[in-house]
Amino acid sequence: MKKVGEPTPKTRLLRAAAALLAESNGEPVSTRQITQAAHVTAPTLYHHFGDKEGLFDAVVAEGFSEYLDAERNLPASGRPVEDLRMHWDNHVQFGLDHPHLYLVMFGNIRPERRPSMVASAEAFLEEVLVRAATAARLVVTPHEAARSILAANIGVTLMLIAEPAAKRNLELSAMTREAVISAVATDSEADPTTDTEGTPSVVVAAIALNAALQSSHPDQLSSSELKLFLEWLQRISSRSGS
Amino acid sequence: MKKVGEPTPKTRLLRAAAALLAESNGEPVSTRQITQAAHVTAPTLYHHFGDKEGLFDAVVAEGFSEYLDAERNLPASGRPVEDLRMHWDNHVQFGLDHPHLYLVMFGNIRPERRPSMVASAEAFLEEVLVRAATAARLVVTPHEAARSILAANIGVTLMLIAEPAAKRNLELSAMTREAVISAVATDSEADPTTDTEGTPSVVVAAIALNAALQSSHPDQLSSSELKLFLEWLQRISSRSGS
DNA sequence: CAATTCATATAACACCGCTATAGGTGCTAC
DNA sequence: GTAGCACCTATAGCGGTGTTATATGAATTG
Repeated sequence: MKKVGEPTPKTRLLRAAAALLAESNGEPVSTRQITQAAHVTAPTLYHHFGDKEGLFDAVVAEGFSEYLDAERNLPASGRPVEDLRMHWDNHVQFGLDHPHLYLVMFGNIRPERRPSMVASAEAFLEEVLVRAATAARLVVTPHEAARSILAANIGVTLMLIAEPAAKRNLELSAMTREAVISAVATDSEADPTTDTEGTPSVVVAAIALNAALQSSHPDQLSSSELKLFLEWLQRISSRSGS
Repeated sequence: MKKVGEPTPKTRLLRAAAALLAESNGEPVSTRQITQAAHVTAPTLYHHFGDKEGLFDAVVAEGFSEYLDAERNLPASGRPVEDLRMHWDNHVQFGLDHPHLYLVMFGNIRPERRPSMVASAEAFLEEVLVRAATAARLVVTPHEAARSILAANIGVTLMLIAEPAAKRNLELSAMTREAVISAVATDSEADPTTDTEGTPSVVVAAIALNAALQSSHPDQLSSSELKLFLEWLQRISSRSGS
């Protein structure tokens, strides 16, 4: 009756569910939509997955293992702190690539039925941090550090997902990343005043001076001089704009 | 037929919805439960709120305004950075006090239909940060700082909600809070650089920028511009002559 | 007192997740 | 070959959900 070249109904269900979840903009996806898209009737869904939640758990598990595989295959550079940055960015990117999947994974957490993958992500992050710890770069226990970083990472990703793609400002991610990492690990590799990729201290100092000048205008410069001075200051402060 | 001492059906619906949402452990609450608990039939719900989502929006808005009121009524100590800490902790506490409400507010965010209260929270945080900025404690723009802090704050709160109340470790909150705040504002307690009236440390900021420029020359200014810029900076730094 | 507007109720629709039951399929055993 | 036997799928339907067309009552207004 049916062509046998097609994949098994189980995988068809999985793919249909994943596709519909990705397309349908956050609105719930019905089992009838899924079964219809998979050319299958309801009982086969419940035979294979027992539950609607079971199906979505499977979808999420698949997407999550894809994410974890990508994480594990990232090249482990010699510098653990640099690895930390890389994994942070990878996490954010995964969230932006699969927003609805991500929301199911990390957004809809219910207290008692906590998704196991969050724990997995935490464990993996902890691995990376253990490496940082053995390199004597860590300032707190890897467990605490992992939780703190992951919490901030999730928060940033959720916030980025929540706003329209056009207005997304990845600066938020980089900034928070540097904040959390620097509080947890000493990035003693480079001199802080030279170029770390985050926010060089020139920019920091310029912004501070800019803010200071808002409430107190120095009398050492004429108004025309001050105008030009502020303009240059602004230029220095907004290095990120490029 | 009914006692009239009771509040109007509209508020009864609101209270019933809020109560059921707080009790029912994350599972969805049906309109029938709500209307039955409010001793009301379905059409009155839709007459007053138009939608189930409209009802929950109202519930959320009420809870949120309660939260915002609490925030605004927090005493504004003289030290803006300390205020920042206080508001962070208050945010976390609100999430732990009303976990399901909080999840509806910040967890289930859908990209297109972003809850307005998130924006409100951001705006309020920005207010606090503007105060910190005028006190020259800020190192980035208040807007960016507010987004970064709020993102981390939400992430931490979600993570704390997601785990059993017994195992909750508020250290995670404090640690991440300090990380994000210290990355965004300088917490100089003694504050020897500001005058009593609040004129911030123009001189110190200028000196800092001057020092930073010694090791890293920005490419936003031409060499001739930079020469003049440094000269002016020098002049500002040596205010003593006035 | 009549008319209009607001607020609530009756009854029903279309859809949802889910399942009791039954019917096919392919396999091994005789 | 065919009987038995797991396995997988389909038919049809149950109870529950969000929602609404329609109607009724209460209150306000002319």
